[in-house]
Amino acid sequence: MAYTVRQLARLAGISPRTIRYYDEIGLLKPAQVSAAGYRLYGQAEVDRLQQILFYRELGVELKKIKRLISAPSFDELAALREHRAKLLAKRRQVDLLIANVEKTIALKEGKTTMTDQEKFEAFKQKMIAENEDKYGAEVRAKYGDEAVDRSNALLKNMTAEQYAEWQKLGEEVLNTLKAAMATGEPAGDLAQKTADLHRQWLTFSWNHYNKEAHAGLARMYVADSRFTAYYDDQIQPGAAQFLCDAILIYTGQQQ
Amino acid sequence: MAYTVRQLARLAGISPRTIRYYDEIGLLKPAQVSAAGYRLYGQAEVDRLQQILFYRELGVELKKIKRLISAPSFDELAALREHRAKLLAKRRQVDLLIANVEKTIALKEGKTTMTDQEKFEAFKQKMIAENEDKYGAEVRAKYGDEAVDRSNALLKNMTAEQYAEWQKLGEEVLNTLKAAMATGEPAGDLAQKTADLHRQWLTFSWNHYNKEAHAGLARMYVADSRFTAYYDDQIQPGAAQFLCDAILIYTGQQQ
DNA sequence: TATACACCTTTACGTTACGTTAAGGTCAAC
DNA sequence: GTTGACCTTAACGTAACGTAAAGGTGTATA
Repeated sequence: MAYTVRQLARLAGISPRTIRYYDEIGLLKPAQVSAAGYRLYGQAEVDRLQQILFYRELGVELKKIKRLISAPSFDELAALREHRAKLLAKRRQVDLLIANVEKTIALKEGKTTMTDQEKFEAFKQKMIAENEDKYGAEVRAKYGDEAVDRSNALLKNMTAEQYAEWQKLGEEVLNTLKAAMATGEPAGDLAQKTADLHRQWLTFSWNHYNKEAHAGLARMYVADSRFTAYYDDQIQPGAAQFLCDAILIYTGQQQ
Repeated sequence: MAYTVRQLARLAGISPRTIRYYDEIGLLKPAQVSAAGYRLYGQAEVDRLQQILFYRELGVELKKIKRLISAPSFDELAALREHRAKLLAKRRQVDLLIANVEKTIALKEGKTTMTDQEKFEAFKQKMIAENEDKYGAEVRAKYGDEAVDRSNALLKNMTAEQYAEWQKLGEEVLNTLKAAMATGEPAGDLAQKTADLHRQWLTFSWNHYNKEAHAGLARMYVADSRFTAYYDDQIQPGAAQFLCDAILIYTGQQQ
């Protein structure tokens, strides 16, 4: 069946305006245009729209969606499998929120206590390093207990002031890393300052710091795609690698 | 602990700009302002922000959030319980999407077939009436099998053209209902046309229509809060009641 | 004591993904 | 042959911020 704008919109549960907008930005072009100028969509467009909506559901910007699915290397099946993984992650996130709201209910009923930091924990999609209660076992098995002995207890045992300081340090690491990357020199002052800030940041959650473990974590940043994705996304592609290099130099552990 | 803008932002995992914006629109005002003009937030504001983020997570507009939590009748505990219910619904929605992506994967692997309407089914947050595969048992127990014998099979057995026609009718019901409500007369021409369109729409999924069942469904629209919420939200408050009245007159079943 | 430097402020314009008229052409149906 | 539901482009409006710009604040350090 060939769909007009409104028919396609109804099929997908979106507005006609959205369909036209997607044409305007070149995200979804009609299969053909009738003599009267009517947009007409076919099977390929229906499937493409479904892909688009999966990406949109997962919060991807339209510009990025366009880049992704227009790439000649775009693999529909692989994309669907990634959607699946992302949706599973999203469900875990919703589960966290449910746990959080339940704990907050208990708090309001006077049945428990909650620190300020706990109240917002589930809203943040955190870096894996701060999520070890969920990934801990996995990471532990891979990299040993040494580097992963911090956990949820951290949130409960830190005072609000300590937590604020910790968060601030985390932000500074990112800011300094960004500036350092602009220089392009992992051995430069800024990059070494980044590594030092990173050490200070770690010290909050590690009960004993040593250079070997620090360097080990740095290597993990490039080895584990979830870490890499986090830094590359927050800063720019290559950020995880750059940080790793800087830390290896800082700890004198580069071979 | 008293938080500055940036500290509160870090605590909640949002940007300082967002905090200031919430002040600007009167959604979250600081507990006090220092001599130098610095915003300072206390415990009550932290808790209010948590509530705000729960609503935001569920897609509620900031303007509406403000109305809700600023109302003198606002019950924090009741709101939290509603968040819980909505989050559970959201998880069901994500589950639907996961099922959909898995079926689509199977489709691309040539292991199954899928109609166009099935491809987008999970993206729509539908009215309960179209969701009977999930609520069916419940509604069935409450209102009998008579009115609820349509199901998922409908999507698979309708041709794309039939489905398009059905969707169109559904839209027309809403449009006509909107216009009819402006007249305020459930017995008027427009309202009766709405009831007739509603009958046609039903006929697509009911294998045998009769006035009694139609009137019964109309009564359910005001009895079941999920139906009421759907129509009241799509049109305006009172829409479900108005539609019910019109249908009762149309079917001659009003007492 | 000066000077970094990270913070704070307001003002104001930019952005994304559409919603919403407005003004006019198209097409199947009664 | 005229509704009435559709289609078109154009253009302005909106929500929820992001992003400088220009200037004041607070404190740690050289």
